[in-house]
Amino acid sequence: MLQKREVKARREGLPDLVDAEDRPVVLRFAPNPNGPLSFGHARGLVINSTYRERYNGTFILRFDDTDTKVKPPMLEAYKSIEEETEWLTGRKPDRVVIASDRIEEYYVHANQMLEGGFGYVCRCSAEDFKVHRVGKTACPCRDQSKEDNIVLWKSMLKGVFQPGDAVVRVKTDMTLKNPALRDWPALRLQDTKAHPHPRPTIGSNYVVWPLLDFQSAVEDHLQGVTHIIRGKDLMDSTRKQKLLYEHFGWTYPETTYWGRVKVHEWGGFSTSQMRKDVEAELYEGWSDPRLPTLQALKMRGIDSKALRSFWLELGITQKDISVPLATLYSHNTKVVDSTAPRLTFVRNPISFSLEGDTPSEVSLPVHPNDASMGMRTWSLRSKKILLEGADIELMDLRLKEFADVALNDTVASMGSTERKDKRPIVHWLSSDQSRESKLCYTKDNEIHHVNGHVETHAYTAGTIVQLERIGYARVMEDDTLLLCHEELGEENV
RNA sequence: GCUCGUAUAGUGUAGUGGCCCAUCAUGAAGGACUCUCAUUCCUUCGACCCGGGUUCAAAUCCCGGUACGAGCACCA
Repeated sequence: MLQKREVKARREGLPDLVDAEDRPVVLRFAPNPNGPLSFGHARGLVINSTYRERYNGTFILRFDDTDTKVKPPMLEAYKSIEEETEWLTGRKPDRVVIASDRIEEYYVHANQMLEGGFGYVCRCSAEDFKVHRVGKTACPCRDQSKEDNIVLWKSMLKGVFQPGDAVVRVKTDMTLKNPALRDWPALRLQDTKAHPHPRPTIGSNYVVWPLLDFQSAVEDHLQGVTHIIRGKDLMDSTRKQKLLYEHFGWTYPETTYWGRVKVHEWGGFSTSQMRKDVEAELYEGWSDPRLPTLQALKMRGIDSKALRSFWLELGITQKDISVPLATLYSHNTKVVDSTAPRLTFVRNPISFSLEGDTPSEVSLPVHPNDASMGMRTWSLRSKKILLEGADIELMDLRLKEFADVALNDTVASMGSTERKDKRPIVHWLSSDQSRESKLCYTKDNEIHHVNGHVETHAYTAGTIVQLERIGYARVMEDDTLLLCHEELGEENV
């Protein structure tokens, strides 16, 4: 009774993997390096690498770079994907596999398939074959002898055929209920003279290339992958691959799927489209804060821990979901707040002269809840202070951590340094201790900025600070600030 | 068209026949604390797609419907 109650308690984290206790667990994440990783890729990285940690297994990063024309790989992406993987998962993958390095291996298996009589070289056009697939009929090539298939295969390798003239198919069953599974294509020809592979060691070396379903299936077996967790758009892929595994007499990995995710603010996004836009210079590179790439999120000050807990919270349901960025931001706030030093930024600053009995300096805590982060000390020698344009309509203010003032024209008369009434508290700057700066933020897919003064500081690029009364921001390479959670209301701009 | 899959509060999510007039988070509203519109804490709001069936008992199993999504590429 008591035990059953425990079973039904809310499950924390991901569900256990099926059949994972008595054998080493091998997982993989296999992106196409046709661009840097984006928000959606993070799911595969987070889920798979989290299971690696739980089962002390092996995590493989595999580059599925077998298409040189439709979604051609991007040379720089190999390196950036490895970096992004390490950033997000906290360590290097246990193994890195590049499909384009393993073409010969795939040829060996293609050859076995033809020798074994469960594959054939099909010379039908795509359109002609479609008729057979829909009509559940065998195409003329299906019944060729093994010998004929081997001869044709060798011709394919020699470059006798043009792309589209020949393809290697896996023999399944043309009467299968699911049309997607009927004699599916395993390898095809690519014109790598016109579309060379971007990796110099590969270039135009091969004309015969495996398709995803074949390459991935063979490679999963060769790498000893035990569990595949991937999007449900690949469900039919699994079914195709299982048919191939049966031919080879292999055991297919345990497979789990997740549904499609959209972000309210972004809608859908594809790497190919982003690549076009970046190359057309619609964006300032792949880390442009408007893009949903991991680089951009990092640039926006989203911590990798926040991204991890975000994806773990969504879990691996097969539901198609749409989440607001606010959810990600709330995770990020939890991660970032306790270590973000407080900093003052005054937007549209208006200068006032302090009058009255002013001290020569004032000290403020770096973090209100963590005294160990120390104090920041501002000189008040010039007696010039800056207040935010939006605040000065209020005549009686309290300068945060300092003193009451009454505003009159360009003069701020000192009042009590003790807090005596409920007058509004505003952030402010001593002009001795500030410099001009810019606060950038994204809104409606545009980058906006507000001019202002920032408290002088020595934080290096990449530091996440909290601008008091504004929000979290990242110190940028050019010394401006970028708002992390993009929620500046109209009235503040 | 064929095939496959999913359906729990605004958004996500837990729940695999009794513990469920349903979990947790987020969101919204209110409040406490606070020399930040931050953080933290408290309160409140709000859901099992519809219709049948099986069963003593259904969010949970079965059937049908509906909605949404995916695959049927010589893309990944």
